Amino acid sequence: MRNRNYALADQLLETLEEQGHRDTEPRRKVVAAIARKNRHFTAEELRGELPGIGRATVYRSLKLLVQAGALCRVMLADGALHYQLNDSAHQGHHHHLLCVHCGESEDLQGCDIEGQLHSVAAARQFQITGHWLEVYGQCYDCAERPVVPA
Amino acid sequence: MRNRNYALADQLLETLEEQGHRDTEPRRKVVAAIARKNRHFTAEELRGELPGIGRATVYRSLKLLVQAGALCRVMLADGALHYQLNDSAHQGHHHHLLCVHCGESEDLQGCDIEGQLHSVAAARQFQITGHWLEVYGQCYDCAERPVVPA
DNA sequence: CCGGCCATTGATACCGAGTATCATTAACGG
DNA sequence: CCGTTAATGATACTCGGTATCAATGGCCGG
Repeated sequence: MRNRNYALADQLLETLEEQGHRDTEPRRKVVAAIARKNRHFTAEELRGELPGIGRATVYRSLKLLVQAGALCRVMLADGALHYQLNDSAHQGHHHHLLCVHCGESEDLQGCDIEGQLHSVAAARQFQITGHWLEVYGQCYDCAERPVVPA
Repeated sequence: MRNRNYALADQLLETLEEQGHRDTEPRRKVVAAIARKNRHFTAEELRGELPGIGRATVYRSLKLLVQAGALCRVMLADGALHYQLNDSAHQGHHHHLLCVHCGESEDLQGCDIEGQLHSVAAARQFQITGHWLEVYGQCYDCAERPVVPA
């Protein structure tokens, strides 16, 4: 696990370097903290794990990683904005099935929303250029193990 | 137009009263300002039009109206959160086609996203309870009248 | 019509998520 | 090793929103 995290952190740093960004100490620490995450997280949560690193630096790093496609921003059901590591397989446009119980998120790709939207929009002569979709619900585990009334 | 706005404002107030909320002077002013809007707007924009009314009051009123279903929150392509009056016809769950040029928004109802999502999610044993969707693009007018290179 | 209860107000302060500024530091290419 | 230039971090600011709390005023019952 630790190895995987190190590898992931290195991979993220590499991604940034490929975009022409420098390999700095603070950046390494931010990236390492992100690589340790196995769930989506908020900016402040991350910052809390990085005392001694400037607020701006944390936010700047998040921004760069989002731009690079390594992180994506997910909107939770309550409106809170979280960040989530992108599976290296799903770097492109995709959506999430977010479990409101455990916070797990599954990537959704086999869904032709684009196509459906286009046909609906065509009838109104509206040209779609993009969309934003989040799906909320319960994952298999949480549905099987419902909250037991104490 | 003025009549329609007055009527709309009264209707909004009535909606709030039905939910057990009082008919107060500040509330009337907030609601009147909202009724004057023909586009989505931000909380701060609204507040700017209501000098002398407390910040908290404006935000509280917005919240109540959203809860009552009279307003909905729309997320713009740039991530900015706006509020939009709900057509009395579309009070329920619906989505928007948002024109990134002129800011117009059209309601989308004839779209079976729910159904499609359910079938995709079923395969993964994920139980969908809700979703959030915004669609961005160009409305007919803006597509016809593209930005002319000066 | 009046009095009181209690919702509402608005000032203030706080929070989270960012961004702008800017002097200082440090990466890295030559 | 040195200079350019990106990056840092402190500070302050914005925007959207909530918590607190004393003061006000709507409204209902008598």
